[in-house]
Amino acid sequence: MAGVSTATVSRVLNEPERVSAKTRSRVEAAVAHFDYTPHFGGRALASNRTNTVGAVIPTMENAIFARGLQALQEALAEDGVTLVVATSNYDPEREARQIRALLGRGVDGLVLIGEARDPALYETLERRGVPFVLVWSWRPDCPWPCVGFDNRAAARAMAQRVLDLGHRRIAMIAGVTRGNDRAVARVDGVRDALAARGLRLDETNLVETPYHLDAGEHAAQQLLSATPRPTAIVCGNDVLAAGALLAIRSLGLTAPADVSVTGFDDIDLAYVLDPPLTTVHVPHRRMGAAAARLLLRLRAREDDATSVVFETALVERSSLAPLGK
Amino acid sequence: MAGVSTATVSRVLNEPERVSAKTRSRVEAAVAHFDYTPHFGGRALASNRTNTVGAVIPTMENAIFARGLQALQEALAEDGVTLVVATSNYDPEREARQIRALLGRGVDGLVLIGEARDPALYETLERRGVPFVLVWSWRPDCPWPCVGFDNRAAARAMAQRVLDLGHRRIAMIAGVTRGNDRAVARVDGVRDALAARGLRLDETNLVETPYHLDAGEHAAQQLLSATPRPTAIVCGNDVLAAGALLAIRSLGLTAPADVSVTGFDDIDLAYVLDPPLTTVHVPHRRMGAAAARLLLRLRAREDDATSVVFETALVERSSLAPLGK
DNA sequence: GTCGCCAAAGCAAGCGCTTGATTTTTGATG
DNA sequence: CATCAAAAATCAAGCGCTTGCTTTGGCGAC
Repeated sequence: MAGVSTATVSRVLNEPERVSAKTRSRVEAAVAHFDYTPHFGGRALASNRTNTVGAVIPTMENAIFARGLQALQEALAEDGVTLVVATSNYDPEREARQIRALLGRGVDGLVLIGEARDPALYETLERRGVPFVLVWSWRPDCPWPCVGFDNRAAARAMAQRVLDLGHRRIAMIAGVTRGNDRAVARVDGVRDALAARGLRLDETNLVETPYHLDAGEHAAQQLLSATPRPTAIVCGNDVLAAGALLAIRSLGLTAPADVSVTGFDDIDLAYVLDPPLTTVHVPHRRMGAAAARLLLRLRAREDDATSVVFETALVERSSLAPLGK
Repeated sequence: MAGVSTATVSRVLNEPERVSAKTRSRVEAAVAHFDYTPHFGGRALASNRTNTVGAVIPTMENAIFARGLQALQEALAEDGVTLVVATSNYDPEREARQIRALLGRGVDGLVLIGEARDPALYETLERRGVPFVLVWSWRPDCPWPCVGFDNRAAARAMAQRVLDLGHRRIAMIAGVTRGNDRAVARVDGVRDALAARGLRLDETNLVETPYHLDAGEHAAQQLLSATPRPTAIVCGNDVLAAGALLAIRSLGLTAPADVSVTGFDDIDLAYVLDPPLTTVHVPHRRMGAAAARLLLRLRAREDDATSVVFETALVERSSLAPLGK
């Protein structure tokens, strides 16, 4: 319609600077006039790129992933890259299937949560040359590009603080550790701190449970039925902590007077609870954005593409109080 | 590698029943052996289908959309359809851009939130023959296929209940109404109920604000600074209500003794707040799943594809109390 | 006025798959 | 054992775009 070849149209769309201003504007006018949109399949086939990256997260129902994804998506969109999201529901097998499904859709980049997964999957990824970045986890010497924070150190610091306030009967509600290195690291961190004082976590004061409100509530009920009762409950995330608060309330107890509670993540929820949660602040949005930048670099085969680690901060609100106060 | 033509391989992958068992298993073995994955672009080009549907939601950070999407995605996945999500951040222009971007990606179906949008967009959709469904909204005689509930009636019922409990000085914190028919409907519903008692909402007792915690807090502070103070604050959603509770607490007041508060949506948050929120329960997950089913029907050009409306329920917890109690 | 050069446009060969038309194979039947 | 219809497999023509190479044409230098 613009009186030029398809090759020229293609160039107007992809490398406008290679086309003279006159032709370009003619083509652009025609594009606008006919509301032309390039066929996605045709593009993908000819160029062997989809400008799509995939992400597999455990669930969208956890605010931390929702926020992270939002930021990830916004940062990718700036480079014209679309994000496709799949969920694993914390199931490693399902995660593997979702990853393969995304590869089948021709994503040219992948964002994955955490590091724990079948080595065969990593091999597949490398073999296909699909760049990927791991988010939310970070540890010294992680062999893959990752954007995260040291879950273990953060949990250790939290437990340390609980100990410093005089607590000795400390219990923990952890997330399910299978296939979840963050949950594992958080337990390990708490163990580190306790061990330094000669304390330990065993089946009487550690329960592992899905990251749900009611699961947290049940777990807390169980822990609080022990005699003597723990004086502090350290939780694997804020949602579990909210559940614990519910349990405390329903048992006629008060936090933090009777039992202190701590969370992890610092989502909005932590702030509106009563008492507001003492928790570990994690910069979810910034991590999402950083993951996007790293992945784009990797995709462009830039050589300064290296892992980034974020700092976390202990934010003290009132759900944690000194023992006996 | 299996000694057959590509046509046969294609059939094994797409219509296995048309291939003899012997050949089929030979092909499947080769596929497994070489870890073959069909090229997405090639498929999309030749078949002119992508098995992808798009959704444009305001934000993933609101739990209602997160839950709805999760259900939507799971239901689509059962039919081998992938979901691509984009966000508009409650901005109509941005929503339009995102819709066009998704069309450009060749989605063969679209899920949109609410009904309020430029007619030109609906035209584009119809012209391209891309099936779509509107979620979260429903009203009698909506011309498009939708899966939702009657926001106005639900809000009316809530306000009715507040009135029945004796409240007369009622204020409302609404979401931003521009381009958001749900927010509009909720305000209208409250207005309906008030009008029946000769009351009205004006600039002194209605504030419109983004759906954020701190926005809700500020709005409540403003409303509570009026003399005489409202005795009940009806909120456009649970997050705003949580903010209102925060404001009440920070002013040294108590809910519901001094001020009653109501929410809308019934997300987990409503239940963990203190006092727990009286709110409108909306079946977000079921809506998401229903939207998926409707869209799949539309896509298959089945004729029984019709809108579905859900019932909401007023769930009474303790943030709303009779006046003077 | 001619030549040569370079930027701009066009040519044409695929990219990997699907699918209607066509050929080959199979197996039941007389 | 020949015949023939049905079933199974193949053939081959695209789907709409990108891109390396070629052609065209405009312009300055001689």
